[in-house]
Amino acid sequence: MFKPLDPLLHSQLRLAVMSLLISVEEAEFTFLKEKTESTAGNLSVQLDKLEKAGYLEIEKSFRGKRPLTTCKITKKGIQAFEAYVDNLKNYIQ
Amino acid sequence: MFKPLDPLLHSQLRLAVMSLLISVEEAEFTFLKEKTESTAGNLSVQLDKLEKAGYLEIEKSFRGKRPLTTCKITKKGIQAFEAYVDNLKNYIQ
DNA sequence: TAAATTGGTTTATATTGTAAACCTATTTAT
DNA sequence: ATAAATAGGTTTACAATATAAACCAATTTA
Repeated sequence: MFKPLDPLLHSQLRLAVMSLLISVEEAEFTFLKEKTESTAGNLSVQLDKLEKAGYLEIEKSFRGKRPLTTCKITKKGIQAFEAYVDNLKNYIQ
Repeated sequence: MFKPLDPLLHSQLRLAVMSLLISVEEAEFTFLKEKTESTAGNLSVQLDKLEKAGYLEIEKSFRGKRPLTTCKITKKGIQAFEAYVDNLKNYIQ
């Protein structure tokens, strides 16, 4: 009936990040920050967790002279997101 | 875009409880415990929070000689649940 | 050359979730 | 009659989590 909800995804900010990345495939740190209206610190921590879980890949580079952090959802991340949504439906329907 | 998710509802156990109460209107502690597969301690704490938020009413009585705790969702609880689900849809669609 | 801005990370703290321990009473077994 | 198990919870201690504040290094602007 109520299957457990992946704790990594059952978090407002991380879920928003995954939701964005599902649709855009790849996004910059600043883009995610704006869209989610989060603080940089909070976002940084949550991105780390998602990366450590293998739900996304984080690439650090430079754009001109500025650091640039780019995030991309992984196959595992997509699957986890879909499973989470499926399970969640049992709670909200 | 991503509206904040009511933290009181964005919790696996509390959401499961509300989900159950939405459909059955009224339920006993032990019923909720079984359906959610939670421990009594955890359930007790979470019910308290939902009651303090005015999302449900808790009535304590006796069935025969045994204590009986009955929970009923309130109008406010229903509204909060519906708002939560609406907001959540922005994250998972 | 000082101050502000960009693009973040680290860390300290407050909040939360959860299980373990506990409590009171009742029922069952010996 | 008494001990042990069960019912129906509550309280509390601890671990995990989320978040903002503080920080850092470099760049740009005044």
